Amino acid sequence: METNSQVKLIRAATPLFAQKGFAAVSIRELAEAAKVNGALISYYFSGKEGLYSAVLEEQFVPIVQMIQKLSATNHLSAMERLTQYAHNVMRIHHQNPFVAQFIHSELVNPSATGTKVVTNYISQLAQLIQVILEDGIANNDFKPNCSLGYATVFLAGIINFYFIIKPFLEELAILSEQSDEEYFTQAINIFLHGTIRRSEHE
Amino acid sequence: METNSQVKLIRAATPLFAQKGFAAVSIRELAEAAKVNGALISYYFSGKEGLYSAVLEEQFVPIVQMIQKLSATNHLSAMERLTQYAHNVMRIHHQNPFVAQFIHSELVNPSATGTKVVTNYISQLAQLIQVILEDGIANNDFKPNCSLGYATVFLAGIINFYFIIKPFLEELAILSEQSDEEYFTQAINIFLHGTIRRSEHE
DNA sequence: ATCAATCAATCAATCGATTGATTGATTTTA
DNA sequence: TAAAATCAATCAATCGATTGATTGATTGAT
Repeated sequence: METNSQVKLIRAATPLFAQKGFAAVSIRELAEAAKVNGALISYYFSGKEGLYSAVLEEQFVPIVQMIQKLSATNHLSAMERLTQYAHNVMRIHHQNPFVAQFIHSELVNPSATGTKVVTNYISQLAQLIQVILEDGIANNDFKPNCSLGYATVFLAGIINFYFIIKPFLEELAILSEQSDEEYFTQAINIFLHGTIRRSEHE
Repeated sequence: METNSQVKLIRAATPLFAQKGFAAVSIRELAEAAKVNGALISYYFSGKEGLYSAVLEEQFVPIVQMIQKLSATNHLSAMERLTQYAHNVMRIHHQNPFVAQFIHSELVNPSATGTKVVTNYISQLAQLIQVILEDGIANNDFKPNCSLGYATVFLAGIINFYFIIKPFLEELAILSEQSDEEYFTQAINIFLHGTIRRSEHE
């Protein structure tokens, strides 16, 4: 057995916390899933809440990395940056199948621990999107009348909500099991061009 | 005291379950909030889970009503129906401040009880939107290339996600405390016309 | 090279507290 | 007074956390 107990605990705790929520998972369930003695949770993480914090922080590492990466692309056009943003978010969700659940879980049922992390993430992310949109408006790429705050909610909602409702819609045969890539292509397309036909004047 | 204990329990349990989640609320907390003896939870609802079911079902009553109402408006244009849909959803969220949290809570952390209710609701709602969009495409109101499933996720995401993230964005001063009406006006506008400027050919 | 000391890691056992639920008695209502 | 509603008290089960003991590897002195 190469992996030590800390890693085993975080690995086992991630899907449990994500799918059942913090309160609904007992330390015995965590220990059993990780095949580790339950006392090690307090030993390494000083309690169940500490383990949750460790799991949560690990989830947000790639997101923070993406924000830093995208912040340094101001030489690109707003449309290119939005496209890159969408692809990066998609990649993160793909590599971290539970990050969407953690974010939404903290949004709906904020925990003492997670609120700071999630608030910080949302703040940075919203700021990034706003800067991109502002740049796009200044360069006449976007309509000047689109409210920044609203458009930001939009974009975040389009992308995040998809990963939450996806399993349900697949089960209901509303979404076929296609690639996420196609969704984002269409999502960005609708966000930019809308769904209505060009029959009327602007 | 006019209201009986059943009503008092449901009233008190609604914000608690919505904000903390099912597992994080104890029956003593529920009883104390309702100012009612804890044994009445088992007496009237045969347990904590029964109370949660009652709360959840009450939350979905206006949604089912809306679906039935909108299903009977097929004499209107697709755009008018979409606008009506947005306004109705907004009204429901306004009158039931916790319904968004319940929906998302069940999506992220499905409970044995709630999954059936939420799945049924999502199924009906998605079907309604799809019918409207199909009608719009048939009448040349909408672009024929917009995927139905994706556009449905889109619309649902735009509207539902807004109510989840709203308190966070207000605290971060990204969204000012404006009326929800304005958001939906812009949301429908972006959904129909997009955000990009009309500088290129289609 | 040997032995004692020290360390982090892990364990079974157990702590007090809280959980959801039930009981039987009591009060209120019809 | 019969039925419905409410109550305090209590149940076994489980909760998160801690304890002291044990293990095996490392270190330091001789």
